[in-house]
Amino acid sequence: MADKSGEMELFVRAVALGSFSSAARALTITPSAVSKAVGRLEDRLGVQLLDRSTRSIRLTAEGQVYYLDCLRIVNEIDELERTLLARRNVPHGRLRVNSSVPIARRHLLPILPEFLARYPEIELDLSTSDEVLDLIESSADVAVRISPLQNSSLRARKIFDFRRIVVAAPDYLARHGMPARPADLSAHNCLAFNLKMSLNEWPFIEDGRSFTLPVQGNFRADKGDTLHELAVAGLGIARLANFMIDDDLRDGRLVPLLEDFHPNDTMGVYAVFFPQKHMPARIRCFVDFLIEKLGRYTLRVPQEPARRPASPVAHRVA
Amino acid sequence: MADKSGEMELFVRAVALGSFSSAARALTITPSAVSKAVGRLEDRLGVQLLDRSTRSIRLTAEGQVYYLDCLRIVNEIDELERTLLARRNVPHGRLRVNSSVPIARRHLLPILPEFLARYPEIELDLSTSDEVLDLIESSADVAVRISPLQNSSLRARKIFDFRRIVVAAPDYLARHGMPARPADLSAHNCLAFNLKMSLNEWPFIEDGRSFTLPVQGNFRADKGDTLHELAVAGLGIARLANFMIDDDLRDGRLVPLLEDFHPNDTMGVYAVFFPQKHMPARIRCFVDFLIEKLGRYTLRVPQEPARRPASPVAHRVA
DNA sequence: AGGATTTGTGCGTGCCGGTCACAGGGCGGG
DNA sequence: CCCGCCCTGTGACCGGCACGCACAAATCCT
Repeated sequence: MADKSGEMELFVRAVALGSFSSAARALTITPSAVSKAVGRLEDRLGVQLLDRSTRSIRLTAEGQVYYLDCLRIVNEIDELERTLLARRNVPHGRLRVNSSVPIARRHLLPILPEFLARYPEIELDLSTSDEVLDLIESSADVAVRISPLQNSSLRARKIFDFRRIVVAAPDYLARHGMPARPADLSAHNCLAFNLKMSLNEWPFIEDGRSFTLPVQGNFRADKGDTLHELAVAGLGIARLANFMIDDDLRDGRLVPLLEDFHPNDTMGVYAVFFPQKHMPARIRCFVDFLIEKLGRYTLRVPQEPARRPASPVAHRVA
Repeated sequence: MADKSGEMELFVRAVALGSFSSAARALTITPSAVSKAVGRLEDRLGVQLLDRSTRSIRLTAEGQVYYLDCLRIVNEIDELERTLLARRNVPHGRLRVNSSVPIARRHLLPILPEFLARYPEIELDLSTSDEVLDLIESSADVAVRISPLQNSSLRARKIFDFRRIVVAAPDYLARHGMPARPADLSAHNCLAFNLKMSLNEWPFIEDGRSFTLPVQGNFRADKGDTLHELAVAGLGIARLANFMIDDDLRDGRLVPLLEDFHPNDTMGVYAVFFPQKHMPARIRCFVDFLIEKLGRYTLRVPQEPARRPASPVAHRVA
């Protein structure tokens, strides 16, 4: 497999610049290399392309017609590669994103309009699904997930941390009393998950000792949003991600409980994607954008019950 | 200088055939080579062109646009090379031929129509000039010359041999008598050249001894044609190439003299051209054609005064 | 389930294409 | 007018690249 394009490129340069030497200088190789490349080209084609005198070169009749086509092809290759190289750095194309419903509602939807405005050539497909089933195999380029997936063939970048907070409606607390320590939860109606049972083991620290407390009540659901609504309605106590209930805490519809007993109940939200040798710009830009816009949210994790930083709702566009 | 076209070709074949393996089989290389070539291509472009599963390959979005351009360019290169390769074997283009006037008149002109008919894509430029001055440097592709030029950078192929014959008109002989031996020429009016003086030394063999006899008379000219016409007119004795006087010998306008004394007065007519690594087909064909059509003329050189082979005039087209 | 086929990788090696050095030949300048 | 610079071409040498080989992992088919 001879290097046709290389020989053609050298030939074109030599003709354009008028001599092998100048072409060699332009390409920082030796004149010998140019001479041999053109010679190989001629041998391969079986046609003499250049009449060489010791002082100059001149196109033969065949060389002239070949040169024109050659020039066109070389330029086409060059343009093709430059186009591709340029597009490589311009995010474009269909970007398929998958996340859970709450993360989409509270974090993604508010900032996606800005993302689309910043990268007009990106076409975004957002799908929301429960966290359990969906691998990134659900034909998505990026999944916004809780906890880095154990699948080692994936790569995860942390976007922000969040806390889970035990909360209840003031109404509920007025009726059933405020639990003073974790063990008191056994006397309360705790809203539980029916699919992700591990979420019914609430982690606490008491007297310097870490433990998990199984909770139960008279209602279970498969989605945090459901428990959230029922907690606001005063049905019981729930342990919910802080970003789900920012508004309710601010407006007093929910009240945090037992805050001193689970200071480190934090988890990360990650962008998960296939690592590939040549990462499409749209994926890199999207992940960078998520971290740029949502990374500050990490600051909220330290307990600051009195202060009230900007709510994620502030991200919403008017 | 990476082998762009080679990688492109492999990429196109792999996409077209649907797998690296089939492309490898088609090109009789190993799948490893295909895989590595596509990998190099992707590295160079910084873009992933193919999604590979262990069982199949699939074009990425970037790969699709690249593939189309790639296919076009590969086909263009292929077509360009095939076109050139085909044209290489089809004689075409301007063919510049130079010869002396007598050779052109007596040998070339009769057969050139057939040559042009056989090779319609050849455009023939025939120039005639005296033999002395003109090098092949007179911007001709082929020169039809007497005697292989001493310039060693040229190549010569013999087309046919000819003889020089000492002749006179019957009228002249009737008036001045027929010379019996070379020495008798001193009493005759010998028509001589004024430029190529060497032609005034006539070679003879007498009693097994070779010698040259300087001749002279009252008229000199620079062209054999001139001497020829004057000889026919009965002005004197001339030594002329046999092909110039075939008609006159046949029709009795000239009579050969002293034939037994210069049996080997022969010279060759040669096609002279620049040897080059890739000989243009038009040159090769022309020289072959000359030998094909005129080579038989060699048979005339042995003295056959009685017989009368086909005259070169027979070559003339009706 | 297991064989077969496919893609990818690590290693070794052969060869292509480069540099280097030199020859030959024109054109220009001293 | 001749010397010298610069041009192209060739031969020897050699280094890096690209291929083949063997193996691994994965998936499809039987």
